[in-house]
Order: sequence, then structure tokens, then C-alpha cells
Amino acid sequence: MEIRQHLSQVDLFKGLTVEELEAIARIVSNKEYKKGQLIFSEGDEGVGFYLVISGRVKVYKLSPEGKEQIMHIFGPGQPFAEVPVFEGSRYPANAETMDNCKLFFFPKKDFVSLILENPSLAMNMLASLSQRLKQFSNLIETLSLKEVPGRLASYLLYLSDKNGSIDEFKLDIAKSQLASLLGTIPETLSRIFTKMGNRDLIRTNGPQITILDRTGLEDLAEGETKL
Amino acid sequence: MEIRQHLSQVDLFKGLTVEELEAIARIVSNKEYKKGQLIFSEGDEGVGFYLVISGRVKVYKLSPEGKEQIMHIFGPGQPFAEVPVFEGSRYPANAETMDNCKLFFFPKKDFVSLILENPSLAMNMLASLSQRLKQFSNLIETLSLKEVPGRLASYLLYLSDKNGSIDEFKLDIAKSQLASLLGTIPETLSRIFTKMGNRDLIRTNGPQITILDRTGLEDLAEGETKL
DNA sequence: CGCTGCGTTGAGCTTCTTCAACGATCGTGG
DNA sequence: CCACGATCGTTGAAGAAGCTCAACGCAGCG
Repeated sequence: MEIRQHLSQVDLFKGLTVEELEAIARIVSNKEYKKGQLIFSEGDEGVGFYLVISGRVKVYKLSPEGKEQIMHIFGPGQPFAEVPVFEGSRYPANAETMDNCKLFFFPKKDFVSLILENPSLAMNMLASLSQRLKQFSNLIETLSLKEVPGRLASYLLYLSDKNGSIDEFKLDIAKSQLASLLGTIPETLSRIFTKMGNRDLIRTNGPQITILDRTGLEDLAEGETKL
Repeated sequence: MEIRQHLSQVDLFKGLTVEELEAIARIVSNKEYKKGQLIFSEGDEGVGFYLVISGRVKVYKLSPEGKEQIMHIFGPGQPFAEVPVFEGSRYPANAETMDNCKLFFFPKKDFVSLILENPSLAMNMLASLSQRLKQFSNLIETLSLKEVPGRLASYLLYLSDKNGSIDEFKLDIAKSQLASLLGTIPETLSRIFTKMGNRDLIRTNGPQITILDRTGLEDLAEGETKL
């Protein structure tokens, strides 16, 4: 069955037996969303969680004035919106697709039953939440202790790493979305890109980035240098 | 036995049988720390997690220039430093006591064994991590989408609620620590306290706070007003 | 009694945002 | 196929928010 194929490739379900995977597959429902579609809003009743099969999903908060802070961007293989499954009942943020997406949906009640019968699954879920917690710590640190140039430098180095530590790569999201992820606005981000170019730290061509001075970027990311 | 007494009153272990509590009690070790003592540093090997019995513990990150961002303050009954038990092996932040503290320590290996045999315990831990995740989302939102006056207003309202929605209460932490929790510095915080006083939103006398205009504070917290 | 840590206040400055305008790109419909 | 509108990104000028540095008062404690 196709669902089980997908599940078996996901970290959350690694190490599980075929029978366990089948049990999980039985509770899954398939969902499709168009690009830019709202999946749920902050405060909505949390009836279950999701797994990204294809496309990307952003989870974000909005200020009353409409400023957006992206908390996390989820890609294929990643679960999101688990919080209301285990604590409280409402989603603490908004979720929206960034591409056309295929998602699996896991109803809260059914999934909790599975967890209670399956300690490995529980451990996997604990690992997943712990990882998220670590990522959130990093975001908090970044937002509160680094200036925007440092945040951007960190992000570029992270992207480079993800691409095998190569010096040339493409931004995986639009710059305006990157601004929101870094806790700033497009104008500010754009100015910093320009400055980084002037200092010969990077070269940009649209979404294409070339790292010219890796050490310089690292110093920026660590707050040892200013632009 | 005294350890089990403590455990039975803690959310993390609620709903467990006496036998289960005893099994947990067997792996606990008792620790005492003086006020201001470092419990662990970011990057240290995470050999287990802690439960606060008495006193308070702050978990925080430091910037290279020495600025501190408090991630969370833990009081009696709350577990902390669970992340490296389930994901990775190092503490992602620093922990330090704010008072003389009694802590329980749960060794990673032993505790994982218990989790694997005890689905209720696993569920409780999932709930605990989920709650933390929610709190972190809030902190991210606060740091990124609110200005400092709004953050302070939120905190004061939160404190008031914690004290039974009463209008007069004492700050539970030093103002310099509050600054660090709100992602700012003591000077800025002090100026905002003064302004709030001038606008007759609150009256302060050292750590004693009186809320004069609850609605005004709420507007500030929601970003609908400026100071 | 003096020391130390905490809180407050002032002046100046840096960083970031706001507001406005404009160029480029892309997809769509005429 | 071209034209148009929408979205995105960039740039400039001005202003706001918060930070740095410095000085000082005050309380608690050795």
C-alpha cells in the first residue's frame, strides 16, 4: 500500500515493524492543498497533526498589525502541529502551504491510542518534539541575541551546509519569506544583502548566492564582526 | 519514602501507579545547589534531566558579548533539560539556580528504560514537552512581534492572573532578570516602568506592583496602543 | 562603615522600521 | 504574442525604538 511506503521513510516512524506501520497507515487520511492555502489558524480546534509528503508548509504567528513571524518551515518527511495532540486542544499558530502540497493527516484520538500501545513510537515522537524544542531555542537565541546581519549570515551558512558545504547555492525560499523567518522585513534584508555584497562576503544574483568569504560570514554569525 | 512523596505531586508523574512511582524513585538522585550556582552549560554532555523540588532555576542563552536571554524559569514541580534525553546528547542552553535549590536528577539511560515500559509516563512526558513548545512559541511571538512595553504589559497581566487576577502583587524576580526574560536590558525596562507609572497604568514601589488600568495594559499587550 | 549589587536617569548613537517610489519578473487574458 | 497587472525586490529619506556608556542613589550585608 502506498501510504505505508511513505511512512516507512519517515524519521518519526523509523525502527517500527511492518505491522506497526500498517496500524498507523490505517488511521491516516490523505489531504491535498494548493499553494498558499491556509491549513489552520491559531486558536482552531486541534483535531490531529500532519505529515508533509510533498511541498512545504510554513507555521507562523501574526501580530495585530499584520507582521508575520515564521516559526518553522516544514518539508517532506516532517510532522507538524503535534502540540494540541498532547497538550491543550488548540493550535498555537497558523499554518499555510508554500507550494502545492500533499499531506497525511493523523487524527488525535486514534494516534494517541497507537502511542499508548507502542513505546517505540512514543520515543520517536519524544525525539521529534525535542528536536523542535532545540530549533525553537535556536530561533529565540537568534532573534534576541543577534542582529539581523548575524542572523542572515547564520542562515546562509546553514543553507550552505545543507547543500554539502558548497559555496554556491540557491535560496530555498523567497527573500520576503526569509525576512519573516529572520524576524525582520524585506527592506532591511535587502539592504543587508547589498552590504554583504559590498564587503565581498557574498555575491548574489537573484536567489543565487555565492559565498566569497566563509570566515567573514562566520565571524558575523558569531557576532564578532559588524557590517 | 520521601522521594516518592515528591514524585506523586508532580504533573509529569500524575496518574501513575504506586509501583510505577517506586520504580521511578529508584533511579532518582537528590541534588542540592546554592543560589547562583551553575548546573550545566550549553554544550555539556546531557546525562539526564532534572526536576525542581524547591527554589527556582533559570535556563538561558548567552551572546558572545555576554548578553543573557532567559528562555524559561522553572519552579517546584517542573522538569527541565529533557531535550538531550531524547534527541542529541548535549544541553542546548545554560542552567543556573536563582535560589538555594533542591533538585531531583534522572539519569538518561534509566529513564529511557522506564519510558519504554510505561506508556502513561511517555504520554505525560509528551504533554510536558508540548507545553514547553507552546511556551517557546509564545516567547518567539513576544520577542519578534511585540515591542518592549507590550512584553512588559503581558508579563504583568500574566503575573496578576497567577495571583488570582488581583491588582496588587510583587514581582517574582529581580527587575534585571525580568529584563533578560523580556529580551531587553535593565535600563530600557526601568524607563518603561517609569512611563507606565506616568500614564497611570500601574504604580510601582520597588518590586511591588499595583495595576491601576487593566484595560490600558491589555491594549498595550495586544499592540493596540503605544506608550 | 564601606562595599557591592541593583535600579534609575541622562545623553548620544546605532539599528531597524516606516513610508514612498520605482524597476524587474512572471503569469494571464485579451 | 503582447500588454497588463500583480508580486517581489530594491533604494532613499526620515523617524522611532532600543542600546551603550556614564553617573549616581540606595539598600543590604559583611
